[in-house]
Amino acid sequence: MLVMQATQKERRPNRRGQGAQLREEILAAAVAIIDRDGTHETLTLRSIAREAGIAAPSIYAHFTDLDAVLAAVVDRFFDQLRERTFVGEDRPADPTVTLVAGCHAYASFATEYPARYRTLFGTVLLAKADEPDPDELSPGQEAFQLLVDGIAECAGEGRSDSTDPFTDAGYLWAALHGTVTLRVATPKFPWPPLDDTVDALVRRIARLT
Amino acid sequence: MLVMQATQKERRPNRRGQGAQLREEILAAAVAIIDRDGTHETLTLRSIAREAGIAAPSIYAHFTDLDAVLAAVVDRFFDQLRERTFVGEDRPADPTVTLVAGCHAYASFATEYPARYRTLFGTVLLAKADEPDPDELSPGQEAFQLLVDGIAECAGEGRSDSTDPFTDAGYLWAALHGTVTLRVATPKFPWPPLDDTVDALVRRIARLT
DNA sequence: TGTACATCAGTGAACGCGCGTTCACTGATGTAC
DNA sequence: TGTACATCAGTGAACGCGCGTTCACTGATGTAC
Repeated sequence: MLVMQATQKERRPNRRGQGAQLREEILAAAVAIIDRDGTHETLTLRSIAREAGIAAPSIYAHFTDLDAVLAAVVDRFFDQLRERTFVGEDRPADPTVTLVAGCHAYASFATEYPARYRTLFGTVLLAKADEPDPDELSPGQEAFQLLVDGIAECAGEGRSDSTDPFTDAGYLWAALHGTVTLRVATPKFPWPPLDDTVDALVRRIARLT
Repeated sequence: MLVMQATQKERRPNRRGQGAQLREEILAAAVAIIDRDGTHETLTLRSIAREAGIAAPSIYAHFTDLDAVLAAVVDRFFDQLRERTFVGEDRPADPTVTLVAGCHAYASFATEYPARYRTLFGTVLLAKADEPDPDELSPGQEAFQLLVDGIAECAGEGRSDSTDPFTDAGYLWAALHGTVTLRVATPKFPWPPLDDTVDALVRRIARLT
């Protein structure tokens, strides 16, 4: 009979006034589990507590329940995605380069962190009853606006034949989403290189010239 | 205190020799739960038994475990998808019509039965240890071959500029997959009509002329 | 400088629940004689 | 035609498990006097 040994190094309580630090450790533990499991669906309060090296009830001092932890994790993932796809002040002169680069950045985030991407867009998380924003759009639509603006700018400079940047951006978003998720779901399929796929999709769907 | 009343109509055991009928009822119960919950992830042996009006251990006479039930359900869903997208003998003269119709059929199955589609392609189900087919391709790739052939035929008749039907079919499959899954995941987003989206994607990605 | 005490950070034990799985069983039905 | 019995289809009780959640608690640390 093998006995599981808790080789956890003994955790000391935080200093007085520093109790809020545990909140951070809880979130980091949740992220670690999501990345390791490849999904957020197996996350439990007890698994988070084990990962963080604390007792399960300690989580209640910082989050009301598992959904609250998950909501904070989702916020964090959206920040990371935003950071990836953000285009700074000194953007290239060619708007097609900016657009294509943004699509590659989006796809690379989803490919490097498939579980995080899945947490954001894999299921309808928003259906909780206490949803406070009836018409506020998802934070992911900030990234979407980058697509719309990118296509519109290309069209404005004659680099795209798009006559409806918003609609074409929707098509493109869906196509990129499908590319990164279907690759994960069907790992045996002989997919062509991701970069080639993203290039082809953005050029054809955004009708670049 | 409200007490749950089991209003189940009393189920009689099947006749002698008809025991195999329960297998069918178990599968039907599993499908009903998947459709109702919108996912297969919440499926349990006990929930199936409740839905079917039997005791949980009765399932073991027909399936070794929950994964075996799920595998049978997946087979069934693949059959349904195949039936939807199958093109009969009397196909239209115009190959672009056939190709576009196949894409619409695929998207309509996924839209009408989002949970079933999700069960097929939403997660990597194939990672079970006892996988008997090391190189056999997924049944979904039968449908994929229809895409490849469709694009190739269009290209052969000068109706498509595709120079690599296999690769373009991969792009198109991913784009269709993304369209149907992202719509479900972001129900608040103002998506354009599904038919328009499918039309635009197949025409642009398969480079129809 | 010493000491009593409030407060903070976190724990251990316990609960009820639904789960998968096992086991011995029950009751109806067909069959041999 | 009757009856003993094998077999089939399915059940009820029980188990150990991990879960969320509650509760009273502990032990260290800072502060008032």
